[in-house]
Parts: sequence; C-alpha cells; structure tokens
Amino acid sequence: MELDSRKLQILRAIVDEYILSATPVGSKSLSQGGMKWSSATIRNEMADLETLGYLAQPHTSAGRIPSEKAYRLYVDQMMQRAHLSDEESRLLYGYFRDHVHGIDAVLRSTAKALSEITHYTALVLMPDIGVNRLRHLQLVPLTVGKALAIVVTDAGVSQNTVIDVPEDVGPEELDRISKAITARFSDRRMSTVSSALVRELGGELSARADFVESLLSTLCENQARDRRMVELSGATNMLEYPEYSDVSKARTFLATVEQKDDMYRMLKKASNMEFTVTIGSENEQEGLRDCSVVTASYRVNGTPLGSFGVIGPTRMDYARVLTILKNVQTNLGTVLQSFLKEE
Amino acid sequence: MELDSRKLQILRAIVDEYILSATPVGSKSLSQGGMKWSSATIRNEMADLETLGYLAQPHTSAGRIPSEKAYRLYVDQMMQRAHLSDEESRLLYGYFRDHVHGIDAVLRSTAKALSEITHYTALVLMPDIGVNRLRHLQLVPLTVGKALAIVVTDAGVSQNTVIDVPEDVGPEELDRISKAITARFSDRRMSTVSSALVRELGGELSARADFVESLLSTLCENQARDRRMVELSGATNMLEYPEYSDVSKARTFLATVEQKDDMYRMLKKASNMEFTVTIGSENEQEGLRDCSVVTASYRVNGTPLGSFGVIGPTRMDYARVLTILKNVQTNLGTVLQSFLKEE
DNA sequence: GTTAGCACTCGGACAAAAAGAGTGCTAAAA
DNA sequence: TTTTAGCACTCTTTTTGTCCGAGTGCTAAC
Repeated sequence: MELDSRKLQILRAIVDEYILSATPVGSKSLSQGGMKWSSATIRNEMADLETLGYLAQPHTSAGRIPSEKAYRLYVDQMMQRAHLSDEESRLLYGYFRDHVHGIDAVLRSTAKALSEITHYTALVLMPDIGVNRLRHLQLVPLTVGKALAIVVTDAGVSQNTVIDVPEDVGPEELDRISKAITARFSDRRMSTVSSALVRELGGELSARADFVESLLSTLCENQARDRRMVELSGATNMLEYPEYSDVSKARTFLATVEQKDDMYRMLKKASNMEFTVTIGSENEQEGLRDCSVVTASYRVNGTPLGSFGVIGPTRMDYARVLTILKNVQTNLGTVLQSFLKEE
Repeated sequence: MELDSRKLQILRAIVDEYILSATPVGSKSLSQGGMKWSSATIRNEMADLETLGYLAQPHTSAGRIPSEKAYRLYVDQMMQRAHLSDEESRLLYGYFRDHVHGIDAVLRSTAKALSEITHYTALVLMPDIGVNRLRHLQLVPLTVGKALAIVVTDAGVSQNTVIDVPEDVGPEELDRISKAITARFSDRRMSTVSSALVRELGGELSARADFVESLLSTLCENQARDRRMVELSGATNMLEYPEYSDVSKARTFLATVEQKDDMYRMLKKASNMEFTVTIGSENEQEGLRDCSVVTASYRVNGTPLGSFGVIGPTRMDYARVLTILKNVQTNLGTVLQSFLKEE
C-alpha cells in the first residue's frame, strides 16, 4: 500500500526525531516543531501509520516509535543524504594518511576510525589472503618435526603457521623447498597457488610431493581457522546509548559482538555487496536483533577483498553512517590500490 | 595494634561472607551462621573493628563491609588456602594440553583460561622477545624502498615489521643480509643481537653498516610500540557483578582495561615478583581504584619472562584466584620449558 | 478534509507510611 | 569482668496513594 505524501512527511519526521532523542514522539511536539498540520491531524495520520505497521506505541499515553518496517522504508526511500562537515572528513582522511605499514595496519586503523567517528561499533573483515600475490614463502625449522611457515604477499600481509615436517627433511631442504616454491609461484595469486601447485609439481619439489601438499592444506586450514580476521573497535561505545542502560543488555551485546566466528560470517557474506543495511530482526545473530548493521565492501579494480561495517541501535543515524561508509570505501580503495598496484 | 583471636575470626567471617554476597554483613546473620558468640558480642567487636579501620558502614542501619585495610590483612595473614575441585583443575589443565602452536598461542589461551575459570578479567603479558634466541631473520622486499622484516625465534614467536630500505639495496642483497645476520647471530638472545651486532659488523655486513643499524633500531622501536603485547580476556565478565550494575562504572572499567599501555606497564612491573596482590586504591590506574589486581610471573629456569593476572572487584575471592594463578604458573612454566629447552 | 475541544488513559514523580534490617546502649546474667 | 538479652532508635527499602502531564481517540464544529 502506498503512503501519501503527508504520511511520508510525518513518518520521516518521527524517524528523524526518534533517531535523535530515543524517546517516543508525540503529535503535539511534531506539530509545534515545524509541521504544517495541527496535532489532531497528525494524530489521525499516526493512528493510520500504526495500523499500517509503521509505528508502535509503547503504551497508550505515550508517543509513537518507528517500527522496523518504518526504518526499512526510511532507508530505502525516504532518507536524505547526509554530508560530513569539513572537520569530519579531514579527521576521517587523517586515519588513512599516516598508516602505511601494510594492509593489516590500514584496516585496523579503519576500524578505529569508523568507531570513533560514528560513535557506534565498527567491524572490519581482514582481506582473504587468497587474492594477494605471493611474494615469499619461508619455512623456518623450529624443533624436530616442526617448522614455521611464513607467507608474505605483495600486500605486506604475512601469515605464520606452525607446520609438521617429516623427520627426514632437514633445514637445508626446507630452505630449498622455500626457494623453489617462492621462485615458481612468485606473483601468483595465493588462491591459485594452492590448486596449481600440485599439478605443476616437478623439479626439486616432486621428490617431496606429499610434504608440500600437506603443507599447503595446513596453510589453507589455518587460514580458515584464524579468527583474528575480524577487527573490532568501539564495542563499548554502545554503552553510551539509553538502549543499553540495562547492564544485562549491554552484556549480551558485547558477548555477541565478540563472537568473531559469527561476525566473520556476517561480514564475509557482505563482501559481495556494495552496501547492506540490516535492520533489527533481519539480523541472523540472535544478539543483534535490537541492532542494525550497515556494511560496505572494499574492492580493488572491481575485485571485492572484504567488507567493513558499523553496528548500532536500530535507531542509528543511517544517513550519516552510510555517508561515512561511502567515504571510507573510497579512501580505502585508494590506499589499497597503492599497495597492490606494483604487480 | 594487634587484633585478638576473636576479632580476627569475626573479621574473617565478614570478609568471607562479603566476598560471596556483596551485601553488608550484619551481626545477627553472623551469629546465626555458626559463630559461637551472640549477636550483641559480635556487635561490640564490630564496633571496635570499625574504629580500628577494618570495617565500614554504608549507613547507620546497615551491616558492615570490609575496608581495604581488612582485605590487606585478609590476604596477608588470614586467608585460608583454597583448593580447586578435580573438575576445575582438569579443565584448567586442558587449556594447556591442546595448544602447542607456539608461545603466543599458549599465552593467549592462558588468558582465556584465566578469565573463564575465575569469572574475572584476565591479562597476560606477552614475553619480551629479547630473551628468546634468534632462529631466522628474513627481509622480504615489498615495494621500492620498503621491505618486510620477519624475525623468528626459537619460541616460534615471530615479529613482522615494515622497514625502509635504501634504494640501492636490491632483493638479492636483502637476501644476502638476511642470511648473514641469521648465520652470525643464530641462537643468540635477541636482546644481545641488537647491541652486539653493531660491534661485530664485518664481512658482508660492513658494507651496509648504516642500513643494518637502522634496521635494528626500527625492530627495537617496533617492539616497544607494539601494544598488542597484552592479551586481554573476559573484560565483560565484570558486568556480572553488582559493583558494575551501573553502566557508567562498567564503561570506565572497560575503558581502563583496554588502555593497553597502562596494563602493559602494570604487568611489566609485576614480572619481577612471584606474586602481587594490589587492592583498590593501591592501584596506580585511576580506573582500577575499585578493583583488585592479582598477578603472577611466569619464568623458565628462573628467568622471568612475563606476567599474567586477574582483575576483579575488591571483594574478589583472593584465595581462589591465588590458587588458580599458582596452578597456571606451574603449568605455564612446564609448557614454556618444553618450547625453550632445545637450545 | 481539517481542526479545536474534551474526556480518558497511563506512566512517572513525589510523598507519606509501613516494613525490615541492623545498630548502640543498658541492665541483667554468667 | 565478660557476655548476652532486650529494647529503643535510625535509616533504607518497599509499598501505597495521589497528582500531574503528556498523549491519545473521538466528536463536533469549521
């Protein structure tokens, strides 16, 4: 069912107001706050909006609060584009200027930037190592039967994994294997290394095919297990909001958000979308049912590398958050480009 | 001033009770709960204890709560040794069984174990890389003028740092330098590498003395800057306790504890002591004035490598926590020994 | 179709009253 | 002299009742 223009205006005003105040919005305050209709008219419209499911009333003598359906409509059609003040965009840009210590550092810095500027909770998915190009593989013997595998990619990301080594493979041979793999697969995407390697085995490597294969599978597995791939920042920002003035609610929120597995899955799914806005019960995670999640993906040359996002109360300032995410997306794209351009 | 036996017994009972219940303890409940004196007698003693500064009264008609002075006495002299149930010690031991992926992983797992078993907040100071022995140094060229320095020690710990490289140093030379440093300083303690290297410069390295020196200083600096050296776990556990039912208190606590610099300093100082118990206002950190911190150091062959600890409300279960820390200290000692024994 | 007016509802704030927990003191008991 | 029973007193917490105001829905007038 279509809402007429007046209903839309009123609904927008209510959402805008509620986002600011977190208290139910009444007809009178709206009418006095610049709306061109009397409180009675607004009241009637509000009653309609309620039966249509856009508004809810905590109790009879309270104002109305937007329902999730209202937020959905707001985000999809009614929201007006926010813009950042000069100071804010300078601040934001500053986070990307100074941190040139590799992709990981930039992304961690991004998480911090997001949480500090939005005052919500920020998440950043670290990029899948698979899309990067191999620069160096080094196997360093640790003890008998154990070695450390160090993978360095063009992005400066490195991954360290303890691997098992057959007893008859000595330090020299480990070094030779490192060299061989580095030489042969340098500048290949990591994801292709794994599958291609087995087939292309030959030369020095063929003698140790079994070992090399198990090495690779361990690396992949470790990649999957490594749950530090989600960077979290500003989780405690949420305690600022009246929604979390109840400690037990705060607790469940914090617990949910620290569940890196779930957050990983969520962000991974969002990597394929330019932007996503997930409102309240649309969230899969039980603990985010009272929150909204806004994400954006970051890409280089069109390839999605990962995603980042902001979690806030359902009454979060969607317009502002989306503007910030868009901004960050651009900045991040530029910075990452500069890391990855030297092919 | 000495307290007679009866005062001590009563004080202990009050502390024990308050640790459990977090509510002021009255004379009647003590007398009914197994004390062999009447409530009136206990009342008199409590009045004495209050003037002596061991007890405080939130208001006239409430029971008494222990003062910090009382906790101090309790910890120093009155506390009875707690012991863990079989299940608990098995649980604790389990954390150390499964994680053999290097020292870092073990210590992170330790933090988790501590916070989960104590239900308080746990901190673990990662070991200073300086005491470990160098196994491998690898410089991997990234872009022009940048390289990644990877340091691997016998403990499996590795540290990655982006460094600047003079433009006239090519990939081959980086590799040669890596080899030379590795060959010359393998099995030396990292801390001696830094200082010794400059003096022993010679052979292949002498030509690049400037570069190597700056490389080392960057590594040291990075080491100092790297604040991820404190592992934090279970910060949100504190929200369980009535002391933090007020959100603003919870907020300041979380903010304090996430201040890794301060936590680092605190733990660093504690590394030289077998155990420490710091109660309430004895803490340097403003935000820990309502907490107590109990720490223990972990050592291998008598050398202190670092420390770990538990933060809880001042009414924390000191006996239990100390027992757990002692237990963890032993376990950790054994595990680390096994990592470091192959010289 | 819009708005003014009005009766009605309900939660929040406030005050007074009641309940409860615990104390200090005194006087009796040991 | 030490311990304890008893009691009046204090102060907090809980309960109860009242009032106020914000906001509503409905009706009738504009």
